[in-house]
Amino acid sequence: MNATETTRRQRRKEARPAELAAAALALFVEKGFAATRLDDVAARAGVSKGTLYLYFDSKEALFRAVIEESLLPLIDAFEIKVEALGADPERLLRELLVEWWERFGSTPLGGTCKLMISEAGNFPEVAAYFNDAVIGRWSALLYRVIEAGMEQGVFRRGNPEALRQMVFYPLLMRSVWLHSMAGCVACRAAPDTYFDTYFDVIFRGLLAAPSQENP
Amino acid sequence: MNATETTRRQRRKEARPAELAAAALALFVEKGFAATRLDDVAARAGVSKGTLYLYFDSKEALFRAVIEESLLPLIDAFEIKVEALGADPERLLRELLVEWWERFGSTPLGGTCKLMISEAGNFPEVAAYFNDAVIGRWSALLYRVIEAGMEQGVFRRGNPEALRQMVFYPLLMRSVWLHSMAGCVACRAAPDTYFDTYFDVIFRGLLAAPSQENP
Amino acid sequence: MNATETTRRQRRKEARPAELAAAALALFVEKGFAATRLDDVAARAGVSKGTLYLYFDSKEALFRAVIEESLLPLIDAFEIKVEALGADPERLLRELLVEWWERFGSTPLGGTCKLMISEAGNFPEVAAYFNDAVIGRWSALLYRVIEAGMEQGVFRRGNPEALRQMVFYPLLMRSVWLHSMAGCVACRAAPDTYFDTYFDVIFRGLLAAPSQENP
Amino acid sequence: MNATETTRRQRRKEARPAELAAAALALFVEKGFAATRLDDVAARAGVSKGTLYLYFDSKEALFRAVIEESLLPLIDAFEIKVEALGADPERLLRELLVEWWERFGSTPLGGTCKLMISEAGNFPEVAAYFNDAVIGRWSALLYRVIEAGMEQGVFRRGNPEALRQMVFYPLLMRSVWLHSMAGCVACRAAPDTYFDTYFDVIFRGLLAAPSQENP
DNA sequence: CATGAATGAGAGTTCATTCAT
DNA sequence: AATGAATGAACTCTCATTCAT
Repeated sequence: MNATETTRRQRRKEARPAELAAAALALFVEKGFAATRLDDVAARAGVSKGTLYLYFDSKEALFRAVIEESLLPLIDAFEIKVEALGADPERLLRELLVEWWERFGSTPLGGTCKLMISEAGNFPEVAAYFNDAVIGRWSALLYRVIEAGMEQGVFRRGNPEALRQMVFYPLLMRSVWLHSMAGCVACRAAPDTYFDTYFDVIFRGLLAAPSQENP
Repeated sequence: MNATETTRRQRRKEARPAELAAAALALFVEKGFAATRLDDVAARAGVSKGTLYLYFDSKEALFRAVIEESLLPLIDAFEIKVEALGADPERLLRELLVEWWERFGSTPLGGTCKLMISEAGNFPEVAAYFNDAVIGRWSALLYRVIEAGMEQGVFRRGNPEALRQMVFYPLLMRSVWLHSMAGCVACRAAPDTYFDTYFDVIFRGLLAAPSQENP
Repeated sequence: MNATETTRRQRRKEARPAELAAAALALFVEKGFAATRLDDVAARAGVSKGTLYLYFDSKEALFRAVIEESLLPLIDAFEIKVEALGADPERLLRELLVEWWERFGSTPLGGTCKLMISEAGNFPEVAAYFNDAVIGRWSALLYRVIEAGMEQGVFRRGNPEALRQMVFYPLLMRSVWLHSMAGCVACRAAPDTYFDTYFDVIFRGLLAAPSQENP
Repeated sequence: MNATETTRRQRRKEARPAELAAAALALFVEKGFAATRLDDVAARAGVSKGTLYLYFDSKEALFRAVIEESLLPLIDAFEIKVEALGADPERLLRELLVEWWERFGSTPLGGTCKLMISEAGNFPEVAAYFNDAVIGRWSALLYRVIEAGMEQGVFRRGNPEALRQMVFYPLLMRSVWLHSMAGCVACRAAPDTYFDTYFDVIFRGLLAAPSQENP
């Protein structure tokens, strides 16, 4: 056994939990927690059923890990981004939302939202954690940007929480939809111009009026 | 056997399926299909386990019944309403959305959306049915109103499908949220003024901009 | 309500248990005791399930009744016949066997044998009863005829019990077969000449040899 | 993992299906298919209920396996024997019948006939298979020997199918009886000399007459 | 008498979890 | 570290039995 083999094996070993979690996430999103069999998770990850128990204490622990470990790094990245971008609220908001969609909502990770919505009733503590640690932090980012926009007179005044939902829900719903119905039903295809329309409507609704008064 | 006796028994027998379906809907929404035990459905409906099988062939048949039989009357009502209201697109759209929320999205029936999103992967045919018979028809209504508004020059021009999603998703997501996280987590309370903000943003984004006529 | 109606109804009422038992026998023979549902018995008899319990205490009681009440009259008839026929053992044996086949083995009642063979393990007491009251008495008849034949020098000497089985089993097996495999499988059709061959072989094997010396 | 370990586990795993099938056969014969609980099968085989499902898909699959996999090797052996024995039809027939009794009819495997007779109505396809693959092939053997005997002038002429039944049914019935009533009822003991009488009667009935002409 | 809606104990089946290898 | 045979608790579904009508 030479160094290379050791290394490869080592790398494999360290990557295992993440591989298993990825397999589990995909199946949890597709079928839900209760309807997902650990046999299938193991098969998808290419290991035997027993191996799962070397890395996770139980099916529920696997679920928690899937939720907890996948999302925090992402949020961290977003928070850093907000710090970095600074000034222009409109541009910042636009970039945040686009990035959320491209790096999260439209990717396999985005299934986490659909999963959490489905399983909230069965795992209240996990839901509470998700609500605080993920949703809360992400919402706070949006919230801050919106408030900043208001203060600068760029966004019209209004209840920032309601505005946050108005801004984010069309995107979130789209992601949820993508990870549930769209996978098994040939739905009305969403148009390519969705984002144009989205930002158009949102910003028209959001921006303070003055710019329109004096063309 | 007098009339009263007949009536009492008869009424019970005829009401049973709806009672059972209501109990099942509540639990399916809360826990999901797989995690809901028929014992619990029966207990919630105040009958024994075996009674369920007098009215539904299997757990899956119960699920289908819950989805299929609950929604169509509602859609019918909406379609009739659209015929009746006629003229003003803005007012019609506003009334449709408010009514959707009050008579469906915010009621136990609204849980159907959350349920269907959760279970689409496990019941593709039911999902397809739901997509066609419920979502399709409801979307078509919105679609028609939006198009009518455009033709009359009341709404600005744009991709009507994208606009439909923009208009409906904030409401749908709110309903889904209400039936999942909100039930078990003390979320950031949605403000009372949500609807004001919602319509304000939507219509500002949607309406043709008279003020912009003189650039 | 006139006399006629009373009578008809009366007759119906008295005939009920026999009708129910006949329906039960047919299904017990076809499916076995455990696999027969009382719903089906009731349906076949044209009554509701509850009605069965007006006449029989339980499914097992129905089974006992089917076995016990159907056969004794038949055996009585055979015993009387033997008394009446008297003399010629060969002719008497032949007539007994033909009659057994025609009035029992080939009729629905003959299914009782197949049924009892199938269920002996589950109802030892019923089996014991059947063994004593039905098989025992019937065998005793054959036994007596065979012994009489031996004493008169018409039948060759030998163990009468073994001879009785040799004589009766081909017929009994045929009846059992008829009520099991033959009902669902296109078996090799038994030839029309079965009885000719049967008696031919049996009596050649049974009869004392001298008669064959001068054909 | 050394050879011994592999062997012990391996042997167990390979032997399991046969052990389970043997346990199932015994209980199916005793109680019938429907009245046999898988708990009892598992207990008799010394395993837990779930283990059955590692080897058989369902109770019905277990039933099929019990019927199908147990008998064919036996029939093969008989067919080979017939090829090997060749010449003397009387001796061949006698040996075939004795061997059938000793290696099948009187052993636990012989219960298969009683079982199949009991369950034919519930499993028509299995009955058809049994009729073709087991009964058919076995009957064909007897048939061939009987016809050969006739052609050689050793057996008297007659319908060979009827003769086959006459020859085989006393033995088959005895086996069926042994596996049903005899197990739970103290029947009239069959005499030790049954086989003597059996062959005596059969062959006297079967053989061409000449030897009896000069007593 | 007759009905059939309702019951609930019991059987078949699944699957998370364990542990000898 | 990895396996997969074995387990048994828990679930769906059935059906003999009861009883209000």
